[in-house]
Amino acid sequence: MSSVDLTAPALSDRKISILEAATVLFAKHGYAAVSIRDLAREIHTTPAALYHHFPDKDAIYTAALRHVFSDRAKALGTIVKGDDAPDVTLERLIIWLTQQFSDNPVLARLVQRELLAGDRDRLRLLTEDVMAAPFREIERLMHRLAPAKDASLSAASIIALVMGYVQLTPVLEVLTGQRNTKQSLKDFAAHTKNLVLHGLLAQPQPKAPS
Amino acid sequence: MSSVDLTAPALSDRKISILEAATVLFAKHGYAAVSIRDLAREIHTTPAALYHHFPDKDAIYTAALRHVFSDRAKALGTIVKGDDAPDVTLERLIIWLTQQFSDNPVLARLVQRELLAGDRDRLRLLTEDVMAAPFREIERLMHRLAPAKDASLSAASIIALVMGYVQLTPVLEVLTGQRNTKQSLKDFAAHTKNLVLHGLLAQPQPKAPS
DNA sequence: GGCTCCTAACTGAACGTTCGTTTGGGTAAC
DNA sequence: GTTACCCAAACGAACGTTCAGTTAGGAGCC
Repeated sequence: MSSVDLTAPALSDRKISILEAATVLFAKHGYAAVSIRDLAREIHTTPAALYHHFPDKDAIYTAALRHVFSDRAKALGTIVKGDDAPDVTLERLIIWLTQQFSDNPVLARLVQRELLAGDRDRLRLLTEDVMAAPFREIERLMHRLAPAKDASLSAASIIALVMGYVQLTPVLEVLTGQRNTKQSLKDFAAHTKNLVLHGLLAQPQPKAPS
Repeated sequence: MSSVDLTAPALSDRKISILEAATVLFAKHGYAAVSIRDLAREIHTTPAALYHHFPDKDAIYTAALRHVFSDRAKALGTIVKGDDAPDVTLERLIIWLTQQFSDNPVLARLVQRELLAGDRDRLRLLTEDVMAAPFREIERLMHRLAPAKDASLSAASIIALVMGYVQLTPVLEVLTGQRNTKQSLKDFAAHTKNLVLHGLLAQPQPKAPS
C-alpha cells in the first residue's frame, strides 16, 4: 500500500476492462469497502481470475488509479493553446476545470479519496498527473494578469474553489432547495471567473472618492 | 434559553469515551477500514463490551458523527454577535471558518467522508448541524454587502473555497515545495477575504475611466 | 489435414484470517 | 436480587489469497 511504479506497463484489453470496473467501484465505495469478490462479480468472472492479471488487491487499486489519472492533462493543451487575451483563457480554463470534475465523478471521487488517504507516493502521483498541469497554467495566467499578487495562492484558490463546489453540491441542494443543473454549473463558472478577475485584478484602491 | 433538546440521548461518560476514540479512527481510516476490534483495542476493552453500549457498528458510527457534528454552530454566535461593519464581520467569519476546518482534522475528514458517502439522512445531518449556520450567516452578510449578487452562490463559494483549500494542502506542499504553516493559513484567510470583498463588492463597472 | 506441445486464461474448491455479532457467565454496586 | 458492566469464547459469514486442474488457441512439424 505504498510504493508506486512510475513506468507504464502496456495494459492488455482484459486488464483494462478489469480496471474500468475497478475504478467505478473504488470511486463509489472506497478501497476497503470493495472486495475482490465484488469486483469479480461486476465483470462476471471469478476472484481467482483476477489474480491471473494482478498480484493482489493493492495492485489493482494502484493500477486503477493510474488508469484514471493518466493523460489527464492532455485536453488542457487545446484550452490554453490559443493566443487569446489572458482573461479569456482564464475563463475557458475555469469552465474546463469545473467540467473536468463535475462530468467525471469517478475521477473526482478518486481524487477526494486520495486526498483523504494521504499516502505519500500516491499523493505525488495525483499531484503530477492531475493537479500540476492546471495549477501551473493558472499560475502562469495569474502571473500575467495580476503580477502583484501571489500567483500560486491564486491558482490554489481557483482549484480549491472548483473542487470544493463540486463536493458541496449535495449539501447545497439541501440548503437552497434546488437541484443541481447544467445551468447552475454554468452560473458557478461565470461567478468564479468574475470573482477572480475582479477580486484579484482590481487595484487595491481605497474607497475614498476622488 | 429554555428550549428542550428532543434529539440528544444523554450520553454516559463511557459512551462518550467510546465515541471519542471512534471519531478519531473513523475520521482517519473510514467506516469500512475500522473494525470493532480495532476500536475496542484503542480504548482497552473488548468487542463485546462495545455491544453493551451500542446495538451495532453502524450505531457507533452514527453516534460518533452526531457527537462531532453537534453544537458546531455554537461558537459562531460570538463571531457574528458584534455590531461591526459587515465586511469586518465577514473577515472574522472567514478566518473562523478556516480555523474550524484546519484546527479540527477529525471534523474536516468526517465531513469529507460524508460528502463522499452521500447517504441522504446523514447528509441532512451534516447540512443542518455543520453547514447551515455558517452558510446562512455568510448569505446574510453578502446580501447586505452586495445586494445585486446571488448571496447563496457567494456563500457557497466561500465555504467551498475554504473546504477545498484545506483539502488541497498536501498537494500544494508538493506543488509549491513549502510546508503548510500557521502563517500560510493566515495568508489564505486574508487572500480569501480580499478576493471576496473586491470580487463581489466591486460594482460591475467597465474599465472606461470616468 | 492431423498431431503434439505450449501457454494464457480461467475455474472450483479450499486455505487461514478477520469480520460483525452473540452467548453465557462473572463481578461489583445498589 | 436486580442491574450495569464487562470478559472469554465462540458463531457463521466474508475476507484476501492460493492451488490443482481444465479449457482454448496458436505454433511447429509431419
